[in-house]
Formats: sequence, C-alpha cells, structure tokens
Amino acid sequence: MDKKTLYANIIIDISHEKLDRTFQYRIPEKLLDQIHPGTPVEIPFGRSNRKIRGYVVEVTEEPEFAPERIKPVSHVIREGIPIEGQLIALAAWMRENFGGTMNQALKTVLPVKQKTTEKEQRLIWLKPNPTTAKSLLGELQRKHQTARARLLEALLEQSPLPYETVTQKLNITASVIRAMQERELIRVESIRSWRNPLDQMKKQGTVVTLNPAQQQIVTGIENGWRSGDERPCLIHGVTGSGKTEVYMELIKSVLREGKQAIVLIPEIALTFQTVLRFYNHFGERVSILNSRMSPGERSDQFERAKRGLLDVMIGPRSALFTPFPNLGVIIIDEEHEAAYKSETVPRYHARETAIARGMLCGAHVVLGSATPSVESYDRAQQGQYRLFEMKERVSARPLPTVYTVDLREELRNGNRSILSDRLRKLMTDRLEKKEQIMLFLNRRGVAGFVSCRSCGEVIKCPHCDVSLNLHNDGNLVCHYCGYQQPMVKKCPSCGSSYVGGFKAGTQKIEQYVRQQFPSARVLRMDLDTTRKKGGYESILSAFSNQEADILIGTQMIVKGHDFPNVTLVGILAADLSLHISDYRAPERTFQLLTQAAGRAGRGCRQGEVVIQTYQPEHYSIVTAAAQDYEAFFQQEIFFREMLHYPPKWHMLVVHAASEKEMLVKQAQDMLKYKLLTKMEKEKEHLQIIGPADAAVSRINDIFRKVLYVKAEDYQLLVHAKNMLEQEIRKDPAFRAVTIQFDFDPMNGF
DNA sequence: AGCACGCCGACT
DNA sequence: GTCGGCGTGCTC
Repeated sequence: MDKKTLYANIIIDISHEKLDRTFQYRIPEKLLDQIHPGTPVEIPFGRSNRKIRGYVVEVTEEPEFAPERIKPVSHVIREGIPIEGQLIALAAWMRENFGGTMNQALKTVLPVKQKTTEKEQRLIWLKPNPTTAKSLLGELQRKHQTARARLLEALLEQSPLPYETVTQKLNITASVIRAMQERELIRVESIRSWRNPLDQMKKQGTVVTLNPAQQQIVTGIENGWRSGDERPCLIHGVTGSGKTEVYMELIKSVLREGKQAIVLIPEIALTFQTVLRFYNHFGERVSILNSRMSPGERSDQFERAKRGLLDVMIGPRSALFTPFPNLGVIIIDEEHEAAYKSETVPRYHARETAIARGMLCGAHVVLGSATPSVESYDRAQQGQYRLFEMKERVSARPLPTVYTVDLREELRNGNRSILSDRLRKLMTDRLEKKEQIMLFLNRRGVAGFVSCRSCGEVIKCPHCDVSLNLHNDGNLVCHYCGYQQPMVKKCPSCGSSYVGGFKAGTQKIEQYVRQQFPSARVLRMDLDTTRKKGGYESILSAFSNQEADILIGTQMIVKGHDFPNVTLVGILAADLSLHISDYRAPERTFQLLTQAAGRAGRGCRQGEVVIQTYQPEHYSIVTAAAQDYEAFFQQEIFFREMLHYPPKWHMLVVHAASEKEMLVKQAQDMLKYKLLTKMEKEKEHLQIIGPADAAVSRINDIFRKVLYVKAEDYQLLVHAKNMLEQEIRKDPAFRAVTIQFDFDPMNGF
C-alpha cells in the first residue's frame, strides 16, 4: 500500500476570535509517527511565514484546501506538553470513544474564548508629563500623524483610557498603539480582576480529625499511590460514613506535592454546606463551577486555575476540564449518578473521561458512593479498581430500621389509600414527638407502564424483559425492539381485572396528607414548586429550620441533604421506578431506596423507614430494605451477564432523527445493512436490535428511531461507530438526518 | 495577533 | 517621485 500524505488540523496558540479555528498543514514523512491530537508543533504562518506555536487537533487524509497551498509542519515542540495539549488529546479520546466530531469534542473540553469581558481591563496611560505631551502633540499635528495626535489629545484630557475605548471610539489600530508604546509615549497596563463565586464566604477554620475507619482508608489509598499503583480507587461507604473527610485528606496530600485537585459532584449536591466545608479547609484556593454561572464567570475560574491561583475545583461534570497545570487527583463523589453522563454530543461519561485524563497527566482517580454503579463495583471485583469499604456511620450512629409494607395486602384489607397503616401510625407518632417526616415518591421516568394492582405483576416485553408502555392508541409497545400487543383487559398472571397505570403525583399526595393530618405543616418539593428562582433552596432551608413537619417530594429530596431532625422516611411506591423501560431500572431503584432510607436518623435519634410496594419480593426492594449492597450487586450482575447488558456487555445506541419519517427509517435500515455487510468478520460478535421507535418517537414533528448494537468488546463497538461515521460522511443520503451515537446509555431510551 | 499591501498626503 | 503613517484583509 502506498503511503498517503497526511494532514494535520492545527489550532493556533493565540487568543483571538478570528483565529479560533483550525488551519491545515502537511505532515512531513519523518514526523508522521510523532504527530497526534494534542501535540504542540511549530508552523510557518501568514505571508511572512513567521514561526508560531500550534496544537494538532486532528490528523486526516483529506486535504480541505488546494494541496499546493498547504505548508508543512516545521517541527514538533518537545519540552513538555502544556495543559492545552493535554486537553486536546483528551478531546480526541472522547471523540473516538463516544462519537461526534472533533469540533464538538473541543468545544466541550476547551471553554469558548470569551471576548474581553468587563472584568478584564487594559488601560492606556500617558507616559510623559502634560507639558512635554502638549509640545509633542503640536509636533504630531504638524506632521499630520492624525491617529497618534488623536490618541495623545484624548489622553491629555483623560488618562488612563480603556483600551477598548481607544480602539473603537477613537478608531486607533493596534499597530499605532504598538508604535507609540515603543516610542515611550504611552504605557499599556492590563489589570485582571477575577469574579470569585466564593467571595462572601467566611472561613471558620475547623480542624478535621479522621476516625480510625477514615484514616485507614486514607492510608490504604496513599500507600497504593506511593507504590505506583495507578488503578482508580472506589470507596464504597454507607451514607453518613464520612467520605468527604477522606476526600479532603487525600486532596491535602496531593497539594503537599504541589499538585491540584478536581472534585466532581452531582450539581444537585453542590450545596452551600458542601462548599463551605472545602472552603474552610482550602480557603481562597478553592473555586466552584455551577450551571447558574455566566460564561464569563466560568471562564474566569478556568483562567484562575490555569494561572496557578487555585488548587481545588469543585463542580459538576464540566469541572473535569479545569486546566490545572499539574493535576494530582480527580475525585468523583456519588459516582453512580446518571448526571455524569452527558446528554449532548459527545455523550461522554465523566467517570471514564476522568480515568482517561488521569492517564494522560498522571493524576489519580478516586470514586466514591454509598451505592456504587454496577459498572464500577464489577471492575473493583475484577481488580481493575482498588476497593475500599466504609460500613459504619461516623460516631457509630446506627443505620435506620426499615419496614417493608406489601400494598397488595393493604388492598386486601380494604385500605386503598396512599398511606399504609404502618406509615400512618408512625407519622402520627412523629408529629406528636415534633420530629420531622419525609415522604418520597420516586416517579421520574415513569411513562405509562401497566401493572396489576392485585398481584403486582407488570406487563413486560416477551423479548426484552423491560416493561411495555401504554400508548395513546391503546397498544402496549416495547421501546427496545418495537414489539406491540393490544392492551390487556385482565392480569395475565392472576386474572384480576384491576390492571392499569399508576397515576398519583406529589400534588395528589400533598392534598391527601393535609386532609389526613390537618394540623401538620406540609411542604411539597417537585418540578412545579422549584421552578421559581431559588425555590429549591428556600424549600430546603424552610424544612431545615423546622418550619414544616412533613416534606413531600420526588428524587430531589433524597440527594445529599442532612436534616438531623428527620426520623421517619416513607417511600410511597417503591416499585414505581422499577418499570422504566431501561435495563438500569433495578439499579436505579436500589440506589433511590438506599438514599431515601439514608435520610432517616442523621441526628442523634434512631431513624425508621417504611417502604411501601406492590412487589416486596423483588430483589431491588428486598436488598435495599436489608441495606445489603453486596447481595443486590450479586443478583444484578447475574442478570446483566445473562441478558448481555453493561457492564458485562456493551451497548451502542444509534439515534436517528429527521422531520421526514421515511428518511429516518431508510437511514436506520441503511446503517443496519452497513453493519451487517461491512463487519462481515466481526458480525458474530455483534447483536443488532431494531431499528425501533425511540421512547418519545416524535418531538416537535421530528421523528426519531433507534438502533441498538451490543457486543462484549467495547472496542468492537467503537470500531462499528467509526465505520458508520465514515459511511455517514460519504453518503449524501444522510444529510437530512441527524445521527448521534450513545455508548452504554444511562437515561432510558 | 501580526504582518504585508495599497492608499494617501507631505516633503525634497 | 519617494517616504512614512494608516486602514484593511488574510493567515492553511
């Protein structure tokens, strides 16, 4: 095979919007094996071929330009890969492993260059004293050097002047400013003031002492690091076991080596208390990111990190790309959270990406959770991660007592209400004792599954083992394979005609609770009540200040908030989240129940938890009630293996969307055909399912279909994706269809 | 950003 | 004619 000429797309190391794109250069043969995405190179640029630095972003065979006009790369810059190069290399890794274009990956990793924000100010000062300046002005006017005279005159009036005023209002170009600087007529000074999200915080300087269990874990992890063990560490610690102190201790030891730390947390857990704990420890050298910050504010934080003004960055998924020059550790708290998977292209998983970044720059990765993802725990079992267990709550607070209530039995006993007898009695008791209660309804993602109220049986797809969804046309549909059947009239298991969907929402529950306990003060927290700005915080702080006795809510009430006075948690319909049409439903359910249960008894009093369910025998519920993660995991991994789901197998979802339904169908059929023909050899290791309608098959008149490809080997799916991406680029038939890839999806389909 | 190019008025 | 300043447009 003859050697093709390769080209490198390169971004220039200059911060100016006009140059914020790639330029293409030829790769000389002798540099071929040294040039990869992220490599810093020197290139000739512009008419004068002045030598400048750039970063390789992509290597391609396709010249996007008349080949004779493409200049060659001069050479590779050797001395250390700076942070930009690392992040570009990371972007390339993300593109390869999660799909999309290099541009999309770069936009995710490198924050868009901000135009000079209000906070960045360059000032121009008059250098000579006014008398000399005046005589100079006369001279300039005599020589008709209009631009210089204009600037000098303005400066005599007022000095300093902002750079922008000078260039825009006075219409002075940069070349004039440079020339005047050289002749010592003016002085340009840039002041950078940073917006600091933690400005008003007051440091309290607490001293944290670790208990023996925490200290043991810190020592264990550090010993591994010292002996060169580069495997990620997974800390499995029950709620309340004090993982945060362990993180802080690990961060301290990394800082002692002059390195920096990133702490990822789900956005919803980024509370004032959490941040304050870190701030008390690390003071001014901590910053945070969150979704409410303006682009300018965010890029300020990145800029501070890059300039060595910060040591610790706390934030959601995107904080992973903080440009620390010498990153030492990445900590991912609540590593099982679905929020770590991006919903936009590239659909990367922060956990995998963190591990990739760790490899690139030699940083350690620490994962922590009370309910580790099945993926992570499996890897720990396989020895790919080091596993650390924290089984006790701090200061030996007992775990709550958990009762499971069978709602079918309640129905037989004539109780059709939302509250079981046991929960009602316990609620009355707590209201008398002036202790607080949380009622939890895990109903997110519940889209019309059908179950028997009498025996608990859920109508499932005979091919996919996920629940069927009731569509408006009266049919039951499987969102994995497209299987359809008419709505059942009777329960196929027990013959009862009491079958249907579960409809109760938080509003209805609130009404009922108010009616049952007229003297209780009730708060409700769901999408409706938190939509208003600050609604979320105000409800939480009201409950925290004991302005209410009962808090009713969805998912969002169970994530990481400590209410010491809560001693009773009621989970109203635990099996609701079991029936999302998603293979992760049992895992999600176990996690939610465990988290909800963990809310009870965080203070000094023992807590109690009531789990109401139609399926008390389901392993997710049994193991959650027993607070036995290990048992849940064993059961779950067995099913995953048997049904070829992640982490034992891997899954590539191909989404196609278009305004024309025909085109979507054609595109998916074509992609399936390509998979079958272009991967002849590997075909037997692939399972191709679909195409089928997406869970929401039509949004705003855009039709959507999905195709599933499963394989035991992740790399085989990457290969399949690369092949399909190439076909999509080649064939104009795909122009009118949007195709996206999603590996090991997290959020239903 | 930084450079060349071309236009324009001023000076010899 | 030529010189230097100034604005414009382009950079693979």
